[in-house]
Amino acid sequence: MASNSHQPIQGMSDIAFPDVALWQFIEQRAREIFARYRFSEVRTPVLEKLELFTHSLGDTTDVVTKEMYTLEDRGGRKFALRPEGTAGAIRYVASGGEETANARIFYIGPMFRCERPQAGRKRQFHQIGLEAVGAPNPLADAEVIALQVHLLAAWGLSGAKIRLNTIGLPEDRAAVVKGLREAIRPRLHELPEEAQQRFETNVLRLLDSKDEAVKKVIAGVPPVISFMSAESRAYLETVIATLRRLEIDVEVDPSLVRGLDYYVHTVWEVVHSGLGAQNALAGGGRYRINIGGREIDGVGFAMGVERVIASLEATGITATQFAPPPPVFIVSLGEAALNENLLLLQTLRQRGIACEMELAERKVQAQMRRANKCGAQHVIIRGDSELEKGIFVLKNMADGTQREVELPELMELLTH
RNA sequence: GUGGGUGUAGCUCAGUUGGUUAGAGCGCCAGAUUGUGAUUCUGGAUGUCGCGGGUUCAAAUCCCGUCACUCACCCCA
Repeated sequence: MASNSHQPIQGMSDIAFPDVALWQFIEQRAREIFARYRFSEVRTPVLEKLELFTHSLGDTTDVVTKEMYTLEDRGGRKFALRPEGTAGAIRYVASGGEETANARIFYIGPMFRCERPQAGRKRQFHQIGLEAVGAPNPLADAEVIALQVHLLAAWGLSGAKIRLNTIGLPEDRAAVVKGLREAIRPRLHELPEEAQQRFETNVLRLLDSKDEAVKKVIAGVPPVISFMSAESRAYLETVIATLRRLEIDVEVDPSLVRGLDYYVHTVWEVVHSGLGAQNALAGGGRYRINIGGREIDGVGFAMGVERVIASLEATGITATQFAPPPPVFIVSLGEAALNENLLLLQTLRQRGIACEMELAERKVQAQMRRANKCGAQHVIIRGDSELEKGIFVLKNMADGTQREVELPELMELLTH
């Protein structure tokens, strides 16, 4: 591989044929489902003020402190390439673009995080996300999860699982942290040094640790909900009961935590076994974001398109299955026919038929090879002799048969 | 940011303890077939061996650096 100058920068990639067909399918299905659930699209800028993210995601979170691409303009104003979509979408809602009481919006687009790339992680990655704005209501959480399950099915993805938990109300946080510390403290010496530090700085993070020693200790710790208020517990119960009524299968996982500060109550993620270490293809949750002194509540999710694709591919679905339909190819022989065929080409395209032709005078053999390569099902052969007779030779590439037809019949055959 | 693996033709990859003209398959181009693809046969072209430096009579091969890809940690979609 001659690797250098004409490659995109690290962790970013060109998405082109044939892969792009799968991307288009995924986006198109998402738009269909979102429309059915009455969400409308918002396209916010990729660049936002830096404070938008530091304030909403939390200025001590990893995403904000070490993963954002930031820049300054000539006036010294600080901006960041969006690392996620919720902050921008909610900024839009707060700007008055939507009624904040019940805005329902979705977005599709690139996000940027300057991390070391690995399986399922790019520096420019793509998310399909959705936000249902409105006061906390467990039925809204369930509705959004139901939509997400519907979308997974519309993509034809099998084997995805939903893990769900609550992180409770902000008022519960102190009690949860205290409760966890008390439960873990007797076995603190069993934890590796790094985990012991985290015990002080962010106990919640210990819950989803991959370290075996930590897992062992965590297994003996009461679930986080046991430290929460009755209100938080009831909220989770209603979400679970509603999902059950909707026949949506979720696994309640007390160890699930989220890394962004804006989450309140319900959090969940969609995992798939075909993914490797980064096994979540989507993350979701209820949040409360303060923008310009205004508190906005909502529930939403973001799905990583690259990870959705990896999951689909793990189940045997490939991009070639979504390739565009086969074109018609026009073969010319002689200058006069070439010029006439150019008109035919344009006519066919205006009638809605995808077709292409060789624009230079080349041997029939070479043109046929090209026709075969582009996947043409039908080839129209028109040389100077057909031109004189006013006919077209229509060849079926699958069985090799061909027949002479006049224009009306040609159109008839190709439009069906 | 930390650690492991990998960079040889358009693609997938061989290349033996350093040894002279660096290979294969697929693809590509051409001919067999002077107006017919795919199949078959025959022939052909293509490499700064990722990049830079070093050791050596001699480096794709050994050493150092660097860049990229990849996997994992961290964290997340």
